[in-house]
Amino acid sequence: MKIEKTSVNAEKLPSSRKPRSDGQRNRELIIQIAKEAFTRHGAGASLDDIAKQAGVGAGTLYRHFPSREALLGAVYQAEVEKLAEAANQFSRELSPEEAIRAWLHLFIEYLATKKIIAAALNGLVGSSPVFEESMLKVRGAATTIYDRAIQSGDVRPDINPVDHILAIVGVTFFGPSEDWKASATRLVDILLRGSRPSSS
Amino acid sequence: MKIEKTSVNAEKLPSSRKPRSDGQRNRELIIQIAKEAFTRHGAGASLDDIAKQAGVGAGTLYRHFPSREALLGAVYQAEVEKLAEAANQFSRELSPEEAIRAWLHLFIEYLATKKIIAAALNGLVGSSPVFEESMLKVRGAATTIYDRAIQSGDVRPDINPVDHILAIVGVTFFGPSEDWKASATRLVDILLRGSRPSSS
DNA sequence: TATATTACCGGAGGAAGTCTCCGTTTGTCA
DNA sequence: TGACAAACGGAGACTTCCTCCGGTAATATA
Repeated sequence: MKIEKTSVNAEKLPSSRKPRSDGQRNRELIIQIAKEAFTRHGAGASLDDIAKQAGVGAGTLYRHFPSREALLGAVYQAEVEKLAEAANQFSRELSPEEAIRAWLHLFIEYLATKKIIAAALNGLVGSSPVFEESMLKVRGAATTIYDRAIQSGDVRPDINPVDHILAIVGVTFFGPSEDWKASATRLVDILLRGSRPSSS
Repeated sequence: MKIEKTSVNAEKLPSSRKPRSDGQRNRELIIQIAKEAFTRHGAGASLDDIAKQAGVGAGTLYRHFPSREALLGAVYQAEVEKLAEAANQFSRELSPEEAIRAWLHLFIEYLATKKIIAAALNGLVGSSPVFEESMLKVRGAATTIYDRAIQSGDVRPDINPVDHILAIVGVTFFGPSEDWKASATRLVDILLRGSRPSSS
């Protein structure tokens, strides 16, 4: 709960220079390794190990992410970002229905990390703004990709993306534990089949 | 991932003696303290601290629960047990609708701990049997308490407890982060009002 | 390109937490 | 009540967290 001098402004203002490329590279690498470590070992994964696997010293990791929570938050935000970008990319590259399928599969991956990270950040620092904002992003991405499928006639107009999302969330948190991912993946097929206009 | 000799049988068979009462008392006390610690500080709460707060030595804690995961699992199971017992107790002591309300409130508490514990136990030891079984217990408790309300005419017969449960799970995991508990509590009122036979 | 500047790098090490070991205490049964 | 199996507690070896700071390398300026 300590207040950092430099954190008053979200952006670091005194830097007139371009950020160093290796720093950026390392930052992203650490996030990627950390995501794997957290999903594999839980939110308590060894940070020294993550640094080692990323090929950097502990100091480097802690300069980029002053606390475990900061790293968890960064991983979570990166995941949300990926989800939002993917919505656009899939819209361009795939058929409307396949785009939804691919995006929902990605959403399942996202839930896996959210499950861990949200729990770890529970009673801690006021994480609400971050979560609030990312919710909007996820919802926006879903709307983008579903609207297109409705326009093209692959999905009935009365389908709400939130219906699909909540169904998946439900399975994730209340289905049989072992392979909830498999259940969720199967559910995606059912949802898509059941959301087509020409009902059997 | 180590295999314990004594874990082959769920019950300890060679003990002809009654289990010592202080052992049982300490075990339950530790679970209770641990639940508070985990919900307050997350799944990484200090085990030595928990032992200290429970007034026992670290060795005692570790004898009862050889690993952090064992303790997390015990807390989770106790929570499920409480949920199942409460369904019966509320059925006896409260009106059908109030019983549901009270039980759903307890369910929200249960979700708070499940959120933390399920995430921590994610990729770890084959937790499936425990979770599988507790799912059945929760579902059974819900059925018990909803059936009674349907019989008494406080809830429409077409209402499925799973509908209510999934709605709450959805808010818990996909609603605004800050005070999801408050949202969930409000949702309970809405659900109950909306599930009465005499619709406005 | 040479140089100054500044941000980044890495790992040693104190602090905090995990978990085991074993001598002591206590509840149960004869 | 005496004997003993079982539970107790906490010292301490080990692991992990996180900080600190001397060294290094990328960028801007001349």
